Amino acid sequence: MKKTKMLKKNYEFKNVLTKGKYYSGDCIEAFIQTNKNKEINLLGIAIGVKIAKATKRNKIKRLIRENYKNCENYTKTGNNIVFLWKKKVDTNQATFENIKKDMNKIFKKAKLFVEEE
RNA sequence: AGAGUAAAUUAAAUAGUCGCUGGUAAAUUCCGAAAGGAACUACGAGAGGAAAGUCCGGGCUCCAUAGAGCAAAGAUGCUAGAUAACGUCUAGUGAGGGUGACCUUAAGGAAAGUGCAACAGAAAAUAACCACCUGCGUGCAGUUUACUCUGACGCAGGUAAGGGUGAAAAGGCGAGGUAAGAGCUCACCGCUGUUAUAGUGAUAUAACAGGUCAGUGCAAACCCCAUCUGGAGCAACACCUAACAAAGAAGAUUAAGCCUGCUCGGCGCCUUCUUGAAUUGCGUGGCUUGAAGUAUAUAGCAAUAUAUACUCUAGAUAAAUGACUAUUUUAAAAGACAGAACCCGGCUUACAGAUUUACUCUAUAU
RNA sequence: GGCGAGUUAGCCAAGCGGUAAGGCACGAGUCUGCAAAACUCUGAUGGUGGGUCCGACUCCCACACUCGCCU
Repeated sequence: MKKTKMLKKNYEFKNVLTKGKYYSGDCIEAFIQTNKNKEINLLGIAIGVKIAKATKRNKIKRLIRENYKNCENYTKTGNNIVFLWKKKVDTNQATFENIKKDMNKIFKKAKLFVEEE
């Protein structure tokens, strides 16, 4: 397994959030932008301070990252992806299965799944 | 059985599969001149009682190796002890609350000085406005045998009993006493002081004395007294690397500067100050062995201290602990508060469920 | 992570141990044929909870929220 590389700098996040395309599920939102390096996907997770306290924010991050690992082998490369949590949704709904459904929705809309025969 | 008080513990466990962080070890592959770096494999490790708030105190780093005195600013404030230190803790004292177990308590000084006490009220602090009483006076009023009596007014004196207030009214209440009154005198209660006894001490108990007990309250108003405090903080600080633009002023032994002011003392000498410009990096160190933890013994009421033995127990940087399956515990459901960021000792705040120990009250039975 | 400042009516905002000034806006009334302007009136748990005090927006403590700074 390769490491999943992360977005780190503030300006990178701003680029993706302003110029990327917007997709939404029930709990999760995503911004996706094409990247110059075609072999790598860069992942970023940003959850606002006002949504919940630190433990819940950490748990949501972990769940999103775990789901992304499961999907990573079937996705196309060469994109920057930033996931956000919707403000109006309660943090108690952040379970593994809810996030799995949303991530499948988003990747189908964005047509990021590799078409397998 | 019900209701309650105090203290302490725990914060689900086990196995398997996939995945993450850093550590150790050997071999292989790739990059590189080398040092080394990356990938892969194995081993063992990997969030809390509050990690939180940042409210106090220390270590550590820089400012001089952080020194002396005065001032300013700030903190604490019953007693004794513990501690590296503390505004913390332990054991007591006083005051207040509770039937009780027990709980709460920033609790020095108002006789060093200044200030404040709105409204109401006679008066809010050197008491005396109304009032009560006595004496004298009046070409005053009424009255009488009579300056005889009463009243009014004026002057001189005595007193603090009474006066719809107010948070607070000049020790309380009763008796005697008096022209009227008053701790003026007395009994009881309170208050103050001295002595004795007990205690390391705060203080307690008892006896005696005190009526100038007529300087009321507020110090969480300024303040006084006692004790204490140099400043900034790991984004400190040191190093590597990238980028940029300089201009003005001052000083060089009559000495700039050294992070509150002044004085002394010290360091130190070609730089210092102001404005402007630049401010890059999956950078490196600081970064975890420490007033450390566990167990036992001894001293102490306790906080805690000492000795011996054993152990090494997170160090990330968009930030590591997750997901799935099975079993057990439970009546049922893995659920509360919550995520280390240099490290310790405390305080405060949030918190579902469960367990243990000691004790109190009420009711019933023996 | 560390350091610091603040919270008063819908908005802006003063003051201070003793009945919380004022302006804009909202509402009601006067005026007008109807409006505007003008005039009059109305509205406050002082972020929340405790303590000191006779009395707290003010003084002290704790908590909540908002904002700023660090090379």
